[in-house]
Formats: sequence, structure tokens, C-alpha cells
Amino acid sequence: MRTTGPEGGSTVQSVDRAVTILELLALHGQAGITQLAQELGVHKSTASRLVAALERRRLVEQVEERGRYRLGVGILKLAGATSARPDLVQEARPVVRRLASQTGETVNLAVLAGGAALYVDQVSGASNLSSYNWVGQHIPLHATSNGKVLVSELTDPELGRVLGDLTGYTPATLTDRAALDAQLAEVRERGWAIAVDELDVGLTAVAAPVRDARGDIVASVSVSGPTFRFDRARVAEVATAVCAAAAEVSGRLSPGPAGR
Amino acid sequence: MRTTGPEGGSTVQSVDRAVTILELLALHGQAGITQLAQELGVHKSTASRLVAALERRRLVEQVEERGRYRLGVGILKLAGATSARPDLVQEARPVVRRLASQTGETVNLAVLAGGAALYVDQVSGASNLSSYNWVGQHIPLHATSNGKVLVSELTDPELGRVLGDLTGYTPATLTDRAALDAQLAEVRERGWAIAVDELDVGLTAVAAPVRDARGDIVASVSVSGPTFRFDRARVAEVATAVCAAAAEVSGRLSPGPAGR
DNA sequence: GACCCGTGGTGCGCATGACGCAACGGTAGC
DNA sequence: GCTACCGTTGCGTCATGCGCACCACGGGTC
Repeated sequence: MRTTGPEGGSTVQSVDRAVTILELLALHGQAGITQLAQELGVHKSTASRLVAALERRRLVEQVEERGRYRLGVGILKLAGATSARPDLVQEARPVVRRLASQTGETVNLAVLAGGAALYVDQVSGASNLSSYNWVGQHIPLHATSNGKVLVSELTDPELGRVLGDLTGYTPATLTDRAALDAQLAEVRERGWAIAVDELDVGLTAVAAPVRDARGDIVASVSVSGPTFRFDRARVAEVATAVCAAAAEVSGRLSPGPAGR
Repeated sequence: MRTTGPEGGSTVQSVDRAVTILELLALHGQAGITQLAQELGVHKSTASRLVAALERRRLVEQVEERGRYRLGVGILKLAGATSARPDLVQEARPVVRRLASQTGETVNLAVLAGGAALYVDQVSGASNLSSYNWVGQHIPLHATSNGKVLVSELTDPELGRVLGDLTGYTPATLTDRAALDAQLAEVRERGWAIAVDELDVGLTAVAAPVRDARGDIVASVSVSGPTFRFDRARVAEVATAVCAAAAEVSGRLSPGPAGR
């Protein structure tokens, strides 16, 4: 068989198989060689060698001796190189600063990493100079506007994997998966997410997606502050501003028509 | 050639090459096909096909048309699936807090990412409440105790790749590769690293490795503060404490005998 | 303890998929 | 317009990745 695939682009069968193994491990959390071979449609020895190749490079690790496998720390190291790559934070910084100045609230930039929202930048506005510093922290996805944005366009299996337990942090936290799904549908429809008193009582945040040239969500921008400052009119005003800011960051990451 | 590699484990050449491409992109941020082919030691067409295979699965993306490549969002999605594993920052946080309280200095947790030490957590002790926040920043490896720990057990080729230029930041910065190698040998021997006035004049830090179940270094913990507080006796005291703390974090990540 | 079953792992031979070569089209710089 | 360099692709070759057969091991059952 030629290495040219039906999509017109070339392919490398072994690499495709190895990547599928990584995706299967992402989907299942853990899996054995026999299961991976069955799902991949290859012989057990083939699956075993592919897994061993990935294991040598730390992309996969064995959970226990002679047992099941899962994704390894090598994935996290690669992810560390992408999520902190200079252009996202650097390109976003002027926009994040301006939005903080414009709204007076705290503005954050976050990426999806490790089953949580990883906050990678923060600028506080005039009304919030002593706000809590979220940068570097992994924050629950279901209880934050950033988290809702970051997962809003994942497939159901992906979503199931990254969400884990819907822990209640306040009485307002969404702990029902169907309710969360409904909110994610709203996020997709109107292009922004809101969280009111869901992570902390008294904290409200509105977030919008940052997209790459292909239209995939790669980060989110949020504006947050005390709930008493976010009446309905203020939410609408902030939502408009954060959508514009996120679109601008998208444009800065991928100049040209695809980045709009 | 057999698929059994010299290490006794099997290998798949195409998969190894594809993974090396991912690591090179993590290291450089961006790279072109010609550069990747040269560093990989293969023909341009081979590199092009391997990159195309990774691009189809979203592990790599083109920065601009007919141009350079970087790691793609597929890496982030895989990373997002590692949530079933203990989160490094969450598991380390109680230990980091206690060490900050015990020493009074600033304690950091860092991982190796993208050819730098990525600081992922920080707690400041009583003597250092207004210290600089390093979290989210990529800090040079050769000029920090965390960096020295993180690279201390890399092979020579890996070390050559991640170090880049040994930039001088202060008169004390190690800019000679042989001198750095000698210090890394000391780190391996005694299990901790020190940096005195190397990144900033007046800043001293002591760091120790966090290991996974296989004994690989996955992170480091450091204690830092102004150089005038770190006489010889104090360094010994802090080194003992940070080694114990790092060992405890290792144990929390991998319970059982291998994690000790 | 013996037996069975299912697992992950490995040596071997060979079919084929990955590779390098040559050439192409596109772009930038002069 | 020319040159240099880039990434890409068709093609033929052969080195590699593959499946087969078999092994060792652990767990469960009798």
C-alpha cells in the first residue's frame, strides 16, 4: 500500500497506529495490549511493539508490571511546550491588559491541560488590584467560565474523560452532567460562557474562546469580579468586550482570514 | 535490522522518528522541514511525510502556509486525558507549603519543558512574602538549581539539545560547558543542586529532584532566598529539608516501594 | 499440585510500507 | 529574470514492520 492516504495527504501507517494508541489511551484512561490490538485492528505483537516504542519515549507508561498502560509524562512535557509557547501569552498580553483596563476587573487567559483549566496569564483592573493570582493553577473545568469555554467543543468521549467528577464547590456548582451539557450548548450558540458563584460564592466570570487558524479552541479569555458588580446589563457589556478581546487574540495568533 | 533495540526493548523506527520530531518542536518552538530532517538525520521527504502524518492527527500544525511547524492542539488534548494520574501540583502543594513554612524562604516546583525550567507552583515563606512570582515562566536551565536538577540525568545528546547557549546573566553564571558538566556530576552524587548569584546577583537557591515510579526525574523542588541568608550551615540545613520534601512528593506521586 | 485460560512479550521469515532519489512548483532575495 | 532554497510528490527499492508461532507468567478452578 502506498503511503499516500485517501485524503490526498501522505500518511505513515506505523505513526498513525501509534497516534491512535495514544488517543485510545486518552479515551480509556488505561488499556491492555490485547484491547489496544483489537481496537486498532492489528496483531497483539504489533500493538505490543508500538506501545513499547511509545513507552521508551515516555509517552506511555505501564500502570503495573505485566499490566495495563496509560499516557505517560512525556505527553505532559510536550504539552508544557505548547501551552506555554511564547506566542499565546505574549500575543495575548496587550489585549488582556487593555481588557482589564477597560472593564476594571480581573482578566485571565487559560488553556486546557491536565483535565483542568490552566491559567497562564492574569492582569487585574483598577477595581480588583488585590485579586487572587490564578496563574499556574489548575482550576476545575465545570465550575468556571474558562473551563466551560475550553470544553464546549469537545466530543462526548473527550468530554467524559476530561471532566471527571462534577464536584460541588458551592450550592450553585453544576453537578449534573445534563445541566452542564445544556450550558455547553448555550456556550456554543452564543460564543461565551458565564459562571456565577460556582467556584466561589461571590465570584462571577465571563469567558470567550481563543481560536487557532483551523478554528479550534486553544485558549480562553475571561473577565471576573465580585458577583454584586455583575448585573444583567453588566454581564452583557462584559460579554461583548471579552468576545471582542478573544477574537482579537485569535487574530493575533493566526493573521489573515482564517484567524478572524 | 531487528525491531529490538540495544536497550533490550523493541523499537519502531518510524514511531521513534515521529516522537523525536515532536520533541524537537517542543525544544525549538517552531521548525521547518529542512531543519527537522537535518536534526533527525533523514531525507527531507522522509521528514515531510512524518510531519504530515502528525499534522493529520493534529499533533503538529503549520504556523504559516509553506512554512514552519509547531506542536498542535492534539498534544493538549492528549495531555488533558492524563487527569486520572495524580496531578503533580496538587500532590506537591502540601509539601511545598510546609517547606516554605519550615524554611521561611520561597519554595518552587518546576518541570522541564521546552528547553527551560517551567515553574509550576510557588509558596513564599515568612521571610519572603513579597518575593517575585516565578510561576508560568520559563527560566534558563544552566543558571538555576531547579534547572541543574532537571537536566542532571539527561544523556549527552539530550543535554546538548536542551541547553542551547550558556548565556551569562551575572559574573557567576556558568557559561563553560565543562564546568556545568562537573556541577551536574556533583548534583548526581549528592542528590541536590545549588545556584548562588547565577541568575540574579543576590539570589541563592537549592533544589532536589522529584522522581516517578521508574526513578526518572519529573520535577524539582527548590528553596530560594537572598544570598546573605545562605551561609554554609544554612545551605546544608536547607539541602536536607528540600531533599526530604522532594522525596515525599515522589512518594505521593507513586505510592509504594518504587516511590521511595 | 495440576490444569486451563488469558495475558504480555519475543524470535523469525517475509511481504510491504517507509524510504531516498529526482524532480517539481512556489517564494524570496538580488 | 535568475538563483537559491523551501516543502512536496511520484517512483522503485529494500530495510523494516508485521503476523505467526511460541514462550513465560499469573490467576482461577478443581
